Amino acid sequence: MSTLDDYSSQVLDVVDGIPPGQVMSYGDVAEYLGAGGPRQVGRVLAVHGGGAAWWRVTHADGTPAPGHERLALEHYLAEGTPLRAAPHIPPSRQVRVDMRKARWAGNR
DNA sequence: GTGTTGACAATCA
DNA sequence: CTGATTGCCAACA
Repeated sequence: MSTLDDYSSQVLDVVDGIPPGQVMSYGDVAEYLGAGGPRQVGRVLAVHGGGAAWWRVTHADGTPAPGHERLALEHYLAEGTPLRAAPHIPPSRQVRVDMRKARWAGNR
């Protein structure tokens, strides 16, 4: 059993608090917690993200995490996340979330 | 204790 | 829009 660190617990808690159709950037989560940095948030999701909605956490540009772009796209389409990506999947690239609408500021 | 790496971000060319 | 550079913070060798 993995003992969650306090910081990891907080990050996972915030990620779990993001409603469907909305997303937060790594830096936003870090700034929301007021601790660590975007890289630490990414590391936490890389280790403990297996039980959290990691696809709701993206880069500041709206680009999803590496290695899961396709899976993230599936979740975005399923949750109705405002996307600004190519209508075709084949390359499965250039997948970006419309942060202008999908950006979540915690309590809104 | 030092140096490198990383699921990042902002700025410049 | 893409690519390169710098800054930030923590983990890792």
